[in-house]
Amino acid sequence: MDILAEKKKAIFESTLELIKENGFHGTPMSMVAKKACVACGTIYHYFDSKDTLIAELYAYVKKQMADAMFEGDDEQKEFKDRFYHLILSHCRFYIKHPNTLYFIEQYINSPYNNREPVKDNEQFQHRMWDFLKQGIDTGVLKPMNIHLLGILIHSHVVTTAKLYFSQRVKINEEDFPNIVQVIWDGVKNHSD
Amino acid sequence: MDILAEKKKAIFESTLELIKENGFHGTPMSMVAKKACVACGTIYHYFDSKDTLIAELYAYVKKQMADAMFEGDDEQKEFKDRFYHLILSHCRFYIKHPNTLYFIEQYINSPYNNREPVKDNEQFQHRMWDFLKQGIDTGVLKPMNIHLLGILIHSHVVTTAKLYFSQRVKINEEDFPNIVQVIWDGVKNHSD
Amino acid sequence: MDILAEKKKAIFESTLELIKENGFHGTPMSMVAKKACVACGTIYHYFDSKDTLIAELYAYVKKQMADAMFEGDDEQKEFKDRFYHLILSHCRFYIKHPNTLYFIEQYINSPYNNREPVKDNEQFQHRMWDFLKQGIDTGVLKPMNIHLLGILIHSHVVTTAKLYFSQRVKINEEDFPNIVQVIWDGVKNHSD
Amino acid sequence: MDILAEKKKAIFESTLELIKENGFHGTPMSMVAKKACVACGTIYHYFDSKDTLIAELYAYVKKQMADAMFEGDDEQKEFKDRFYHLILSHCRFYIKHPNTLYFIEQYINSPYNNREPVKDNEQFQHRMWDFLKQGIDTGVLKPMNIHLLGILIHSHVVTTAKLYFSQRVKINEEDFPNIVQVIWDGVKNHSD
DNA sequence: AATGAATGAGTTTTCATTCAT
DNA sequence: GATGAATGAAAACTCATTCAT
Repeated sequence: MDILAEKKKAIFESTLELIKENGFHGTPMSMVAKKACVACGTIYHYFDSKDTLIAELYAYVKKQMADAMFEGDDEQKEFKDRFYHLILSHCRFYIKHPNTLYFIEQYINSPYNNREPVKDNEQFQHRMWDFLKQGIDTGVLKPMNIHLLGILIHSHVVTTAKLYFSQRVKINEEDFPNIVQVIWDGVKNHSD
Repeated sequence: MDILAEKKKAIFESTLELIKENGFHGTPMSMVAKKACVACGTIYHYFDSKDTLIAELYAYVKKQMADAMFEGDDEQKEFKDRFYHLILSHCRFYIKHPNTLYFIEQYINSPYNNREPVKDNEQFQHRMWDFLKQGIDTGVLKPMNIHLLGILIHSHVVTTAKLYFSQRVKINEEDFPNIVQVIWDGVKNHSD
Repeated sequence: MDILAEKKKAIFESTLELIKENGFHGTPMSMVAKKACVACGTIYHYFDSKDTLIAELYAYVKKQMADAMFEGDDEQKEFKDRFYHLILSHCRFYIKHPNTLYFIEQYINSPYNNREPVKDNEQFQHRMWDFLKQGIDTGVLKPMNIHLLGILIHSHVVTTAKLYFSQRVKINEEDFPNIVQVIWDGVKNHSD
Repeated sequence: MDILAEKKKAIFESTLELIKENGFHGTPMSMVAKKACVACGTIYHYFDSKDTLIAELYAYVKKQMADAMFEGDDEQKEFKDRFYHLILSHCRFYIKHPNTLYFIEQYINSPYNNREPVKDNEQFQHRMWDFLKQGIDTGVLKPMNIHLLGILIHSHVVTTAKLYFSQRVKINEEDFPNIVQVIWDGVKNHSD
């Protein structure tokens, strides 16, 4: 799985880009084939069906995201610093990979999402949950369900990244810390 | 526009429900027709195309949402109370209308979104922006771009409503105030 | 039949124009209705079906053409002069009524033509046949089947009129006598 | 272009025959597919749309016609003999290929004709024009615009071929020379 | 007589998938 | 493994015709 066949990777990347542009249903397999410079039938050597391709692509980008997110995380640092670092890394990942951002958003909100849960690569999430749990246990974060917390934070990140690309509200990377402060103030425990 | 032809309304409601279940492309016009108890061709009497139907449906639900949101808002009350009331109304609207929730989420993240902007009913947004501006001017909220603020808040609401229906994290209406507190603490001005 | 109801005439004229522009199948009944400023159903008061409308329209224009053609014909004149007069009248009729020209040409070459022969208004043709027979009997025209002769002559007229409207070969009314001379030289008896 | 894929040719021939029988709009793609023994989608492998299919079919038959017409033409022969030979070849081509005859006639008189001019294969026409020019230059033909002359002659041929198949006027191949004489007498220069 | 909303069979076209090469 | 022509079910959309008003 680590060393993907060149072809397979080409198919993934083509699909990612085309879906961002045209959506799932504006992206026929023939178009993927052409962009990936393979034959139609070749895609079916690697993937059972279009659904499978998309589900596997989801896992593929999820893994990439996880790898990027915790890079540079330093467990020695203060919690707040680590929090800011993680959030900003996450934002920057989406900004570097808009295809991934839009693909994931479409995927999550489509009926694909509930078809076959594809054994979500939970490693990434577990690491996040551990981090959040530590924040709660040490009294830095509000005492809440960590899954709920994780999702609220992620939603904040996605919204920020989407705004970065939107035409209506123009923000840039310098605005990020202020935006992160919103979620930080939101989740931190103010009682102390 | 207020008194929609019965047929048109039936088409809207059928589409809304079917799209929630099956997505845009899992919802052929023939299926909409059957559910709305009209002939295929009748839909095309009211809408030029499937795209048009969906775009108009978006405007239709947006308006319903706007109407519901500010109901019961009391300008005499304290800002924080009004904030909580608005957020909770918004959450409850989505919870009462899951079809609308999922439709909007799919729509926003689909290529439909950027096709024909359909003169977004901005009235609702303007009222929200005025409210937020007042919060900033009186020093209650962080001094930020109100559009950005509005979107962050809305994203928080949507995430909450989606969690309500999710299988993975089980929350219920009693948890809402805590969740609202996260966004309130996030946007409020802590400098005082 | 002589005094057509206004509505019926409006339907005829609208159909004629639309078919010239868009052809039979680019001209839906709804379009005819709109252009004639009547309701869809109204057309069906006057005509059983689209096929009937078109067949009756064909008879309608055929009659108009016959009426125009022999106008000004003077039986006292010499045969050649009458021939030139008839041909030129015919050409000018088509040039004044291009909608009719193109409608007839489409009709004749379409499968409509052989469906229900609509008791072709043969009066016009009989008068022509009589004229040609007289030409043959007096030795002015080649001794040929008069039906054949009639059709060859008519085809020449139609071709001339179509050329008048074509972009590729630009002719105008001054060229007509020369063109008529071609058919005259063709059908006249050179043996004398 | 010379060696057409078998499938493509089958589609062409099926379309030609069906359109003769039923006209453009009485000939759905599914019917073409069935007659050509291919799947519906296969047609769209070779042609972008029904319009394209028909436009390309027009070019296809035009080329066949051109190839047939000048076969056996002997430049050493006298002009009149060559003229008769060319006209008779043309007539016989249409009589051998009635599908082509009726298809062309429908095409020319339909709105298809003016859509996309499909780079008319003008080679055939140029050869004809050269021939006519020579006739004029040597004083055999009337001094007229050669394009006009060409069209008048072609119209005469088409009319003759259509009569051959008509029920109303019964002619056969023996009548052809007499009919050709009409157009020959029409176009020849009688001044000498 | 006139209307025009409603019908639904029929049309063009698309596209995930297969399979002979 | 790789190809891409071929498949055909299913989709969006059209339009002649009807019928309640």
